[in-house]
Amino acid sequence: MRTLYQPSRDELNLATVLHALSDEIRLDIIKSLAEKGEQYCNALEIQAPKSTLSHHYKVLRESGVTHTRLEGTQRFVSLRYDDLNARFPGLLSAILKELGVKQYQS
Amino acid sequence: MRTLYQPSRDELNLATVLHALSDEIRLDIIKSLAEKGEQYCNALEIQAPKSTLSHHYKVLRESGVTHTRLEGTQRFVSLRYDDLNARFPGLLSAILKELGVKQYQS
DNA sequence: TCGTTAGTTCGTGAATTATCGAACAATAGA
DNA sequence: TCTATTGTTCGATAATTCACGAACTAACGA
Repeated sequence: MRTLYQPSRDELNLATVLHALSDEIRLDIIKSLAEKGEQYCNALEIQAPKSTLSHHYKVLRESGVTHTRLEGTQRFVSLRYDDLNARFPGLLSAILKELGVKQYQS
Repeated sequence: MRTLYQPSRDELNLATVLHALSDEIRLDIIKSLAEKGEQYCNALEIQAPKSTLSHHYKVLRESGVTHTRLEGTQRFVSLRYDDLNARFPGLLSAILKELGVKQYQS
């Protein structure tokens, strides 16, 4: 894929974001990203086939929960913490707290 | 139905709750409940066939987002504000804010 | 007891989502 | 240029979810 669709801050939709976050695997990804900061996909060590992971990364990216940056053969993924916090104040913090994330790593 | 399944506070699961909240119709219901307080189903005036609404009420109830109380032929539905706030502090407030709810009505 | 009201359940079809192997594309390095 | 690495896309299947008419259940009031 050449261009990655990523919605702007204004385009973030609550139902879409909540849906993206309503899956255990995707919550695992979010937790890792919050704890480790920006990572390339493989570094997250989520236990699942890569095509399955790719699907979940896509759902997260297209909902606007994560940002993906291309660098070489890798895709660096990060939480759109500021955008989410601006658009839905308190939402992400509440979720990270439940996931047991002590300190958000930018 | 004789007994309504409603999870206890401890049983609330983040992914399940987020999924229940990731639908526009159900967000409408939540908004109405937050603004008007406990209501019987019909009073919410959500535009959809009753069997469809019944489905959405069930999803909300079984996820633990709402509580249902039987009284005569009516089912009074309310937001489990305290339980949600205890289990996932800040989550519901963030969502109600995005829905444009000024003042939560208990 | 007979309507009426309120809401569930059933059954079915449509739509969406999830899973994952296999083939593919792009880049980096030897 | 060959190869290894990273991750996407395709395609097929399974599972879940949604939608909604029709039939049903329970309680209330006349």
